[in-house]
Amino acid sequence: MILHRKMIPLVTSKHLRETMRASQYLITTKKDSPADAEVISHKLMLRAGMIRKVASGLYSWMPLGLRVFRKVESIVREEMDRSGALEMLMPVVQPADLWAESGRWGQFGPELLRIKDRHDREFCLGPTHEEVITDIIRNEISSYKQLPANFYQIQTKFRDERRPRFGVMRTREFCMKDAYSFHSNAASLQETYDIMHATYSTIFERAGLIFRAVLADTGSIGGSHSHEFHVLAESGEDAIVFSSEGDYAANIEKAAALAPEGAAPSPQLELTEIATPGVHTIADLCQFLDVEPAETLKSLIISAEDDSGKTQLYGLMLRGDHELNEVKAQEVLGLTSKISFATEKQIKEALKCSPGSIGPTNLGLPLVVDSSAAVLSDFACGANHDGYHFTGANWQRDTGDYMVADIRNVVAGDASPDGRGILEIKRGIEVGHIFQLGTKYSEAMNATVLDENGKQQFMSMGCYGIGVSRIVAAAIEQNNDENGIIWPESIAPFQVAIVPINMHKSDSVKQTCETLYTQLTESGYEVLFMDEAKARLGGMLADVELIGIPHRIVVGDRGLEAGTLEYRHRRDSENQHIALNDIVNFIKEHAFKNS
RNA sequence: CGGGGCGUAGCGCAGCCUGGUAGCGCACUACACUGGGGGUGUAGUGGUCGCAGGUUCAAAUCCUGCCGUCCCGACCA
Repeated sequence: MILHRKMIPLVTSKHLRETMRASQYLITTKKDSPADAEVISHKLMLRAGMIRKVASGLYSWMPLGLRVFRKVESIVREEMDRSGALEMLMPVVQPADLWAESGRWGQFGPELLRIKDRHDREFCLGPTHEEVITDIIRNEISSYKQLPANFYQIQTKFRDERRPRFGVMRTREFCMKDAYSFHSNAASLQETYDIMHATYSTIFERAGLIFRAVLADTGSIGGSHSHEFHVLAESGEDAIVFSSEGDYAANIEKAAALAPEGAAPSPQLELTEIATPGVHTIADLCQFLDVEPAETLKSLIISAEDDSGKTQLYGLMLRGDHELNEVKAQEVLGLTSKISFATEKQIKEALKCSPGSIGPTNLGLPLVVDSSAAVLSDFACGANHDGYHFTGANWQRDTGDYMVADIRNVVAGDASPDGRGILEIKRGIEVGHIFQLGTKYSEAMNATVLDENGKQQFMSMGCYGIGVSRIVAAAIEQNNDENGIIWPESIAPFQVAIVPINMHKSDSVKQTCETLYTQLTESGYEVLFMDEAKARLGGMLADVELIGIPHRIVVGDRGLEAGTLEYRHRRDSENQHIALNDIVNFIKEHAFKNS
């Protein structure tokens, strides 16, 4: 790009680009969506010309898309400011030393993009900013009197995702609002946490999203108490769980499965080994024995590093119809490192049999039994002997010592942990996450203040994230039809579109449009004027609908002869005829004004 | 990282099996007609067929390796 070296002598308004005229804008809509787009928001964002891919997980925001992005950003900024948080801006590139201090340089894994500068010093691209902010605050704040304090930024993050997907929904480079609060006591942290909870709710409401706050696992960020904010959508990557009667809502990672009441019935059958050639899965076994999955036992072998860094295998036992919850299992086993399924090779070496024939009898590994599986009796399971299974297996009589715990994912229909109704499962897109970190980072990085008694104490911390770019995609997932996007008014790139018919032939159409454009613009609306002289009606309407502009005014000679214009909301299927003199007031009554 | 698919014009695709001329639709340019829901016609622009080797007189096509990319599984705003 060449910068103009000469001063431009005089710029009159006539020469300024009128950026809301289609003829001066860049509208790059497409009929076909690129073959690699899978979810609706990705397809529509590409078709509407909002974003363009640069590489996997890296997107450019085109002028149209950026307008929406900025709207979301403004809502987030306004509400954060209103909450009392202070905006600042930290660097994307962060020194390795800080990450070494918190211990995360080693923990974070390949998601952290590590780079070296010309002096061979190590840095990373910031995936989050706990280290940087804690470093700043430990130097800047030294008294409890300066607390609580909450700082935020809206900034580009980089996470080298193993699998970027769904367009702007899961990218490697993305925009996040991240906030970090500091406190001298737990009550103060809880107070700010509650304020952030309320602030987030306001933000997502203002953005026109249907969302739910749910209990969440804290993951690699660490900390204790945590909520996620999910936009409800079929394409969501997370399963979220609701109580049918009460307020309980949680991510499935976190949702507790209540232990069944009572103990396992006494054994009735003898333990019998039977040949089960070709039976490897629960489905195979059920068909072979003609039993239900809930009468069988699913045996999983997982592999994890213990505290000394040694790889250890564990046997996890679930009812045949249940699925392992890895977060719970990791917690139950008291492991700090992530667990993974043992490979076929590991299993064969340790157990001398294949994954399809494992069972709890004489397994020789630490055993955790899910509480639903622990009340089974006379069940079918693998015999730890290739090609054989047991029937009539029973706990204690046929197994060694084991631990009983909740290690499964809840399923729809389970009793709600709050005792009110049953659980339902829906899909959600995580757009926000708030955590109470406690003193995890302040202890690691020695961030202290003096308290009332002049004693040093570690600050408590909270952190609060919102995926700004992800909100744009989530809004589309929730608001679209076969013709394209239907923007919530508060984040629409333009509120109103003016579509002329045969403007190049009709002075009255042209004049009416120009006047209307000026009036609406001066009234504070963002108006997209489809002013290209020879554009065809069909194409313009298709574009306006694809782009998702909420209010559309069509101006044609036919209407003008009767003194009317045609108005249609993006969600309507019929036109309304509005008198020419009333149209500005009509828009004022019906359209959202951005400023 | 494991499993699978795909790389041919800006986008969507055909051609590959059976080696020999690179093709279609959309978009784009020009002109004409048309003009109330992606119109019609004529004439055009645009591709080292992902990259590198190999086989062959000859490779988009066959072989090998690499790269990119997407989807499905384990992570996260």
